Amino acid sequence: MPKYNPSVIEPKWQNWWAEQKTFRSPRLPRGEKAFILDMFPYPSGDGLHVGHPEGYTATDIVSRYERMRGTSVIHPMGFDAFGLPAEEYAIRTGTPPRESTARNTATFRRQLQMLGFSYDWDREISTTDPEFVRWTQWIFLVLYDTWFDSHRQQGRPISELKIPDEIHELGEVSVGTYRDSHRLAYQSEAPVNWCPELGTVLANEEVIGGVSERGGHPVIRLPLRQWMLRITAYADRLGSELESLDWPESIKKLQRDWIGRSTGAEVDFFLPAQDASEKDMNDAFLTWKIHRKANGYPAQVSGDCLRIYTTRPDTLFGVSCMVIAPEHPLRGQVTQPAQADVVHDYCDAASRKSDLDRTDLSQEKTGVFTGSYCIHPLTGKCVPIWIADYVLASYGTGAIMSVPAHDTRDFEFAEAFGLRIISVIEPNDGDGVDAQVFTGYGRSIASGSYTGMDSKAFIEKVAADLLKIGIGSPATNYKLRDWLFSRQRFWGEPFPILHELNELGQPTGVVRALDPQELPVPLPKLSDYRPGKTPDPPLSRADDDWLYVERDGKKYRRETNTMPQWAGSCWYYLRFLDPANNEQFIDPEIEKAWMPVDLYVGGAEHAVLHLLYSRFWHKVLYDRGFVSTVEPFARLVNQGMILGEVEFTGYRSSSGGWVSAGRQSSSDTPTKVFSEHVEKQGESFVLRDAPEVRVDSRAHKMSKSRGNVVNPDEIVQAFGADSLRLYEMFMGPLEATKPWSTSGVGGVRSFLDRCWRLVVDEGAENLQRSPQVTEGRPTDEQMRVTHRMLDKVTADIQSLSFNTAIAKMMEFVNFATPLQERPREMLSIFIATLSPFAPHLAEELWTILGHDSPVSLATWPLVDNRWLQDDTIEIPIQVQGKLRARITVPTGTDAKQLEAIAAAEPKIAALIDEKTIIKVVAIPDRMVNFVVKK
RNA sequence: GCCGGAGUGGCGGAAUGGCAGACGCGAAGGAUUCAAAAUCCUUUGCCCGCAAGGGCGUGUGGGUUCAAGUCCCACCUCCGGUACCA
Repeated sequence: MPKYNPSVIEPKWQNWWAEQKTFRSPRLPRGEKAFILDMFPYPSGDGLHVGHPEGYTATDIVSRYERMRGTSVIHPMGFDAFGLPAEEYAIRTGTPPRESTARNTATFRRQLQMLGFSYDWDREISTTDPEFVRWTQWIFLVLYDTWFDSHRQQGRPISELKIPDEIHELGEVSVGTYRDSHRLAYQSEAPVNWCPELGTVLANEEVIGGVSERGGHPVIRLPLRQWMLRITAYADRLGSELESLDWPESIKKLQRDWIGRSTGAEVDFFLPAQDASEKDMNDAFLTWKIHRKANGYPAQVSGDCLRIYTTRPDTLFGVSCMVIAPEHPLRGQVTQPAQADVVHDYCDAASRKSDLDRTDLSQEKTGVFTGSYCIHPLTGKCVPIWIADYVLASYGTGAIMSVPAHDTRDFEFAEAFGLRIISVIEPNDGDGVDAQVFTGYGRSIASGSYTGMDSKAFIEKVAADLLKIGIGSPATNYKLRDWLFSRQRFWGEPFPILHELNELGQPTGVVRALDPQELPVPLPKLSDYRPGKTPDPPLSRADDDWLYVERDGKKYRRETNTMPQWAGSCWYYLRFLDPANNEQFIDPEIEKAWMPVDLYVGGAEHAVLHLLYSRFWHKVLYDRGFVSTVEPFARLVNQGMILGEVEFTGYRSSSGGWVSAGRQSSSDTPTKVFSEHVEKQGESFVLRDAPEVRVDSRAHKMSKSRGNVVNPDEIVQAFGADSLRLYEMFMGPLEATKPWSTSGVGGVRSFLDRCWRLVVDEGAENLQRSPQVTEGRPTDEQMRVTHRMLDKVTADIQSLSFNTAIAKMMEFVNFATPLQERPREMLSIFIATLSPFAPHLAEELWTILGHDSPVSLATWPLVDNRWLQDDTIEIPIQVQGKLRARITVPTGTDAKQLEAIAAAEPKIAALIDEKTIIKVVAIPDRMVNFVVKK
C-alpha cells in the first residue's frame, strides 16, 4: 500500500538536492539573470514562525520557475545574527551570545532545509562571522572616509574635501576637526534616546511614541558622545530616487513621509538690547536692516537676531509671538532676570521629561515667557519671545513664529496663554470657514502691501523679497535626522576606530581609523556581557590586551560602542554574490553581473528601517565606485502577516453571566467560545444557546501570551513540508493579512494525496505507476484542460498570484481524477507545473513517471496556444442588463449574427416580443444585451 | 487627528466594466464497508415554490453606463501604521 508519505520522500529529496548541489548558482550569470532575495531572518530562540515560510515559499516558487525557464538564478539565504533579539535570548538563558546564536542559527537552518527551499547553501552567510564583520567594518571605514558634496549631490573621498585657507592657517588639528565635521560617519555629543531597560541608545527610527520599538520600554533623552551617520545628506536622493523603483506605493510613501521634506522660508527677527529705549531700539533695527541689505542673508546666525523656519511665510503678518525650544542656544540670552527662575524650572522639567511624557501630555500646551521681545522684520512691531516644549530643538532652527489664526498648535498655545489671534488669510470659497483655525490657502488680508494676494503667490514673493533685503531665505527642511549608529551593547560589530590617549591615559579627542588590513576587529572575550545600567558599554570592561593598542608610538583606546543591529543587513545582499572573497567585499565583475536584486520579499515592518538604511549605504558605495547601481532593490514585495486561527470571544460579567460584545466593560472577562457554540445572526455572531448574546469574531496576531502560535515543525510532521508550502500560498493573496486555519492545511494535503493517486497505484504491493497512466496521446479535451492550466499557472507565478495558480491546479486534478486513462504526457506537464509549489512530491512523481533527470532541472513546459481556444462558446443573453438565457455559438461569431441568434432564442423572443428594441449591445465571444422600451 | 489597506456565502477567498461566489474549508446526502476511517460521487448565497420558475443579493446612500463587486461622490465599520517636524 504505497501511500503518499511526505516524511519519507521529503528528506530523501532534500538530501539528494544537497548532494547534487542542484541549486548551486554560477559565479556569473549565463544569459538572463534573476537575483531573488528574501529578507534574511534573525535566528531568535523561538525558531521559525509560520510567518517566515510565507515569503520564503513565494520566492522559492519564483526561483524554481525561473530556473526551469533557463534563467540564471541566485537565491541565497543567511542569518542576521547580531543585535538585541539574539542577545536578549542569550542573557535570558545565561549562555554567551556566540554559543546561543550558533544554536539558534542551526535550528533555523534545519527548519529552512526541512521546507525544501532551493537556496544555494554554499553561499550561506551570517552577519556575525568574523569574515563578514571584517567587511561591515570596512564599509564603516568607507563612510568615515567620505564627505558629501552637496553641489554634486555625491559622496566623495575626504581627501578631495577642499580645506578653506583660514582653517589651513590654524594648523593640523583644525584641519582634522574640519574634516571630521564633514565625514559621513562622525561623533557627536547630543541628547540621544537612552533606553535604560535595554541598556542602550536607540536611533530615531527605533523609538515609536516615546517607547522603544523593540519591547516598548520607556526612552529618555540623555546627552552622550555617539557615532552618527550623515544620512540627512542623502535625504533628497533617498526621496527622489524612489521614483524609479517597482515598490508598493505605500512603502514609497512611508519612506517619503519619514524623510519628510518640506519647503518654506527662514526669517530673521531682530533682537534688540532689551533695556534700550524705544528710540534706540528703532535706530538699532534700522541699522541692522541697512547692514543686512548691504551684506545679504548670512548662512550662520549671529546673536543679534532670532532665526525661525516656517512653511507658511504668507502668515508673517499674523505672528503673535515667537516660540523657541527649551534647548535653544539663545535661551540664556533672551531670558530676562525677572523670568530666570521660571524659565530655568520649566526647561529643567522639560529636559527630564521622557519622550513618552512629552507626547502623552501633548493635549495641554505648556510654556513660559522669557521677558524679551524681538522686532518683526516687515511690520517693525515688538513680538514677545516664549519658550515651549512643543517646539523641537532638533528641527528647523529650533524656533518658530507662532500664528494662532492659521496653525492648530499655535492656536492651542495662544488659547492656553491668552495670546492675540490675528487672522491674515481668508478662505477662497467658503471651505473651512466654520473652523476656529484656518490652515488652508486662500487670500491674504491685513498683510501690508501683500494684502489681497493669493497664499501661494505670497509665499513665493515674500521669500524672494526677504532674500533681497537680507532678512530671510527660501529653505528646505527634513524630518529625517542623522542616524545614531552606536549601541552600548556587546553583541554587535566593534568599530574600527581608536581614540588617542595622552601620557596620563586621557583621551585627547583625536580619532584614528584602523587600516583595512587590520580588520576585522574581533569582539573581546568577556565574562559578563550584559548591558550596564549606565551608558558605559560592556566592551569597556574588556581586558587591556584588547582595549589598549599602540600605533606609531602613540597609545590608543579602542572604541567600545558597537554597531546597531542594522549594520549587517545594510549590505548582506551584496556579500551573497561573492561570499568567500577575502580580498575585497565583492568582486566588481560579479557585482555588475548580478545586481540589482530583481525581487525582494519581506515584511512591511522594515519599511523605514532596514530599507532606508540599506539604500543609504548602497548610495554611498555607489558614489565611491564600489557598486554599479544607484538602488539595491529593483522590485519589492511585502508579504502580509499571518494571524492566528479565528477565535470567538464572549464576555462574562463578574456575576458570571454573559455580556453582549460591544457592551462589555473592562471589568468583564473575555472568554474563549468554541465555534460549535456560535452561530451567525444577521451581521454578527451570537451564542447558539443564548442568541441575545453577541460574541466577537476575530483573528489575532500570533503571540506566545495568547497561545495561538503555530509551529512549522508540527505542521510539517503532521502534513508534510509540501502541504505547508502549498497552504501558505493558497490562503490568499501574498500581500494580504490572513488568518491561519489548520483544517485548510488538511485541504491542500488531500489535494496532494489526489496528485499522488493520479500517478501511483495505491492498491499495489510496491510503489509503481498506476495502470491508468497510459502511453497514448492525450485527447483534445485533455490537451485543452492541461494547457489552459499551464497557461494560467505560468501567468500567475509571474504576478505572484499563487493562490489562483493552485486553484487552477486543483481544477486540473478534479478533471483528471475520474479519467480511466491518463496519458503520461499530460501528467508530466502537470507535475512539472506543480514542481515549484510542491517540489518534493513533484520529484517523486516525476521519477515514477519514468523521467531520469530531476524535475527541478527540467524545462518549464511550453504553452501551445492552439489549445487555449474553443470551437464554441457559451454566451449570456441579457434583457435590460439582466441575465435571461444562454446560447452556445461558434467562437468568433460576429455581432450581427450573435444578435440574430440571441433574438431567436425562445425565452428571449418571448421577453422582447411586442416591445420596442431601443438598442442591442452585442460583443462577440462576450455577451448580448437587449435594451427595450418599457 | 492624520496616513495606508480592507469590507463579497457559515469561513478563507475568485472575478481585463460583461454569466457574482472559481478553488478550498465546513456542512448535508449517497456509494463503498460487517462497521469505521480513508476514498469516490452529488448538493450547498438567501427568500418564495412540489416543480418549472421567480425575486433578492458584493458595508450604506447617491451617481455614471446598455451593463458596476469593479469607475465617480459622500458616509459607516474594521485592521495596520503614526503622532506637536512649524
